[in-house]
Amino acid sequence: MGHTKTERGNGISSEDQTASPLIDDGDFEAATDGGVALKKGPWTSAEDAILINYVKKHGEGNWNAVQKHSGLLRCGKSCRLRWANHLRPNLKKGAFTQEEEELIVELHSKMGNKWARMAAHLPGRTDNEIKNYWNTRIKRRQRAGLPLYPPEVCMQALQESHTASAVNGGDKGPHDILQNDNYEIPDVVFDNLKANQNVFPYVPELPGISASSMLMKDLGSSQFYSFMPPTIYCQKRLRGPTAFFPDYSGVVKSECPLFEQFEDGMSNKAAQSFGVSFPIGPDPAAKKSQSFGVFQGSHSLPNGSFSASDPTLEGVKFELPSFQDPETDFSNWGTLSCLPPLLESVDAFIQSPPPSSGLESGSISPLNSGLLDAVFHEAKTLSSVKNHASDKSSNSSTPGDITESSDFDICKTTRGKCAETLSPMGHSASSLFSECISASGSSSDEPSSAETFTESHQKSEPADNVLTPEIQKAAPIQLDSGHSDTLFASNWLEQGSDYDADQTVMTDAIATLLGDDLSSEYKNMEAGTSISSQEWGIGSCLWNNMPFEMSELP
DNA sequence: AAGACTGCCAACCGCAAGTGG
DNA sequence: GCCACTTGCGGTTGGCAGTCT
Repeated sequence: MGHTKTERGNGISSEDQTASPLIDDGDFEAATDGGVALKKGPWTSAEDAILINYVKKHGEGNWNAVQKHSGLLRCGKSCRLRWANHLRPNLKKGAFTQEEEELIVELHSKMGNKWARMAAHLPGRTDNEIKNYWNTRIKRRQRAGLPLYPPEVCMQALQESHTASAVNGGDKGPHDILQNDNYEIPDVVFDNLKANQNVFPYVPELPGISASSMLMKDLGSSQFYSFMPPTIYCQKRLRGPTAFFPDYSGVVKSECPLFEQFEDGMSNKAAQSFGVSFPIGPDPAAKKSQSFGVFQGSHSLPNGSFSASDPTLEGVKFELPSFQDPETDFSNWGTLSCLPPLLESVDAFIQSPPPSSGLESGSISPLNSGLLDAVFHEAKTLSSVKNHASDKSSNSSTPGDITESSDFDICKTTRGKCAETLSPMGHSASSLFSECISASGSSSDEPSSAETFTESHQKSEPADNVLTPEIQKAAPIQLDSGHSDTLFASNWLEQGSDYDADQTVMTDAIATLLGDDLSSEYKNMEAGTSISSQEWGIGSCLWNNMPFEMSELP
């Protein structure tokens, strides 16, 4: 920011420009406008002056006329860009302030790569600036193996997700939220699926489910839109209905305008990103049920079929959480008050696996990993920590306990059975955990063993990020029950009484974590509904693994 | 000291929405 | 409704500067 290309680009200072600032160095392109060769490359101050004068006289707009009226040998687009990014008044120059950086992170967690919209919330800043800042940040953090978003932002997003759903759902109970609008937390999961598709343990492999059907469900969800990493969630600007979801557009759009965006934005590329293909001749009805089945706990069986545990949603309803509204007043969003002074220091708490380990070829680029990626990785990290903690604490309690060995052993043994069958996108959970562990320490300058990794994390954790007793309390549930993780809560049901005991503890843990209001919702839901524990398991896992202090909860 | 690497920035390009005839 | 044009947006590229090895 400190310098402009105008002065340095051609090695020609603007002050060095000679009599004809418009034809200074022969830097012309073949492209012409009406036979006039248009200049490209860095702007000179003389050109700037011309443009400024023009805008003063004629105002902004009609950029193509600039060249005609002023003789400036620049195309309209170039003029507009120059004006918008450099010449227009009230532009704020210089590095982003910490407040601005925090705001950018927050906005990006909610908007994705909507630079222009983000710029609207940063007076004096241009979309280009924000974009450049973000891209640099991505690169930096990716290289450092850090998540893009600090945990506070993750938490905030999740909380807002819940809040938004409560608002939109009106008197809906939590059951309804999960049953009918189960794209709340599962949305987060869904997005994680994309962002972490090869390391996601709890999304069943669904060979018969089209990407479109999967998307259908979540395209209308807030989380998907908000957390959808840039490349996917809105590849192109919004257009009218396309043929991709012809059967849904009419139904869904009425309730979810954003769906129009998704159905176009989430096209082939998105499907490819998910590593799934579109079935031939998708049946809309099947789509609908299948899509929800994905998140409602249907488990893929070894033969590729599904268990019957997934409820069928008759009434598919897409709602638009408030903060999803493009016109939402962001001033109403939660502030970043909970953010520690330095985002970077917080980010360091949750180490992301190195790109090479967490993502495989053909999958989403790490660049596209977004907030949910961070959320999920946080979950993994904490799970690892918890495993370790419970490991030590329970070593003597249960002979032959599954946790007696290393985390790695857990992955390969007790988690193995169901994990293998529940592997997402063809990846087994065991491989996931292997990846998780190995990835965590695979960085050349990080410890390689899971234990060392855990310890290193514990050492590096800020004081306010240490595991709460509540979180630790939940850990043994996951491990000692012999489940691959909490996401496989369905197995608890299958194990009868074991589940009851586990559920009680689980519920208490959740109650502690979520607070009374939310936990009561959860309890009610668990007590009186047919919702599968699988569904809750997805959410509870996320909640359980959130490294937040209770004081941060609403 | 020199090359490699990274950060930062400006600008271009392609696409799509918006608009007016 | 169609078409041409303008405008806006997001992705990408290229180059300079600073830092690291």
